Amino acid sequence: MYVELRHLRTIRAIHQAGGLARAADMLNMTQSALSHQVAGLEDQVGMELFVRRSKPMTLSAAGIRMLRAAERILPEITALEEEFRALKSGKTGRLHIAIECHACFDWLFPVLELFRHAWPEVDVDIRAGLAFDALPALNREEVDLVISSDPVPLQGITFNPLFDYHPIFVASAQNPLAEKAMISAEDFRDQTLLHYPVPRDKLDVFTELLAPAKVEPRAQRAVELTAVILMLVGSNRGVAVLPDWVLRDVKSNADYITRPLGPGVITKRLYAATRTEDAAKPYVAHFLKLGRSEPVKLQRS
Amino acid sequence: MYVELRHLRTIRAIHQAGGLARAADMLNMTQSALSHQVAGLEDQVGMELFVRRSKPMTLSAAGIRMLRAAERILPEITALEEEFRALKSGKTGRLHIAIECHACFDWLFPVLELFRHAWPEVDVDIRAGLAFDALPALNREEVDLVISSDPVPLQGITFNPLFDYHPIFVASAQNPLAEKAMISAEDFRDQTLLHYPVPRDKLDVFTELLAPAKVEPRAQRAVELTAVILMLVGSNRGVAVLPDWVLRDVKSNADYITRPLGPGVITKRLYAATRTEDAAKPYVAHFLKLGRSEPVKLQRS
DNA sequence: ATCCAAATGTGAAACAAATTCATATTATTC
DNA sequence: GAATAATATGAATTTGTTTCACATTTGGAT
Repeated sequence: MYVELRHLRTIRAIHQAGGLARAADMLNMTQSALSHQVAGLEDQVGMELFVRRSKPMTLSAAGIRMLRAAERILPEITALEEEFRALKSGKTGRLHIAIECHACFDWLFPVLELFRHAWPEVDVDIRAGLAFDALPALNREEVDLVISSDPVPLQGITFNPLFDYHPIFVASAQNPLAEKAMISAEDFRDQTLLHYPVPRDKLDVFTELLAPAKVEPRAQRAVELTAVILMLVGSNRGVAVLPDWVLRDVKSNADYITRPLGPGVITKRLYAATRTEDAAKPYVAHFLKLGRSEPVKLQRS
Repeated sequence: MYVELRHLRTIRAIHQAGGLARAADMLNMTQSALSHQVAGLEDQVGMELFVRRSKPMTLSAAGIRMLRAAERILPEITALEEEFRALKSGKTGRLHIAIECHACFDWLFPVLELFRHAWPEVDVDIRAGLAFDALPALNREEVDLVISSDPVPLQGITFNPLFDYHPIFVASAQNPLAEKAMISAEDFRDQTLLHYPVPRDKLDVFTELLAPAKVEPRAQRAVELTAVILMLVGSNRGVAVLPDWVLRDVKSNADYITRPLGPGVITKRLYAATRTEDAAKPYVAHFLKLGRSEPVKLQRS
């Protein structure tokens, strides 16, 4: 047996129209076509769906059962079509975000909070799991946006700049380095460096400072959460380098000192990588706009 | 946009099979056919449902939405098909019963109670509304079985005999007619006759006794419920003629007397009229069997 | 009854759509 | 960078729908 939606629409139309001829009008086809179709369906089902002893024809017991099914199923199809109309018009969509940068939670949450209210129909999610190779996932459309600080020229991927930040040194006020106005690579030799549990080439301290100077810190420790890193720094169990926006609270705290890295000023830029086609979508564009303006406000406050 | 079930099945199959080629196998068609179909669907929907940058192809965000819809809708179709398989095998069906005879509630309820347990999948109902022309409704398939005591030869309708009964006279023990061993038409001349609110030709007293004898009772009163008729009879506000099975409780009650009608013994037969094709259906056959045996047990008890 | 009008059914032809075949193109893997 | 696996494409074919023209059936009116 092979029921098709066409059949359900027919059953419903004949019931509503109260007859085959009117139903044919309703469905924009000839009465004959409908007659053939009904005959075909009844043949498939192996039983009569309509009573022909009366004219106009009416549903039989079996036909009424199929009508019930049609009345359950057809609205779902309508809903599906509605959903796709919305998808196409750009009012709805998906924005699954992967972050390569741990500290980004800090500004991403407030941004998403704003976004969520503006685009309630867009399915938002943060995927922390695939922090490593997020860009391929972007290509496979497993994810729609990747927050990253090192753009790679890649076919079909656009790196939309968000904002600049400075990696800042943070240590306990008890730490001898508190004496220095600026921290250089050499200063790390006898420090314990706290950092996020990601490969070195994703950590600003290494890529921007230690690797070029070929300096190794005395010890390292990988810590998952920003709050825990700050706690450990506070009790002088290590030092860290974090983006400036993370340290806004700490700057006014006497337990901590923050210092620029040197000799040169290190400036990094954060990007939101998207598929090139997606960047034009209204909700993606809006997210990018929020991602450019909101974190800057946070940095200042 | 015109989504068809075929499309939903395809989306689901490609997802399950993890690729177009395997899905084609699963659906018993060539890989090429599926490729064309997907292309057609994407054209209809106006957006890409799959990611081709990776091989095997996988669902895009929009494709995942359609998959969700498919997973809602396709089971409903399966359920519909399952329901019709059951309908065809005769395990399920509809048995809407019309009764021309008011007093039939008395034995019909116990019978339906038994039936309901034996055929839980059959949709049972009693339609009291169209007591008048129930036979045309049978033909129009508005109803599937009519309980009637006068068979009419009718195209496509079979009258299946159920059981015989005798219309019995019932009156108050206070009524003068209590003296008589048998009641004849003449005895009604100075009585108030209580009967159901239906046309005369559906009432045994008239068709079998009073009409042939051209006798009119002194007064008549139409009463809906059997229990009310018996109450009125008990308080000697009238007399009635009811089928024997209704009077089984009253026979042992000193307030009432029951008497045969005369001069000849009046025997009537109850029938269950069905569409000829339906009589062979297993559940209808079972109902008829119950309708032949159970009321007889009731009459005896 | 008998006829009329309305409603539905039927068969052949026209039309539209889906499927296949053969082959090209495009990813992925080693 | 072959070799392989997966998908795409175009023309031909097959399958399924729709139309047209007319037959049949039913319900109601005379």
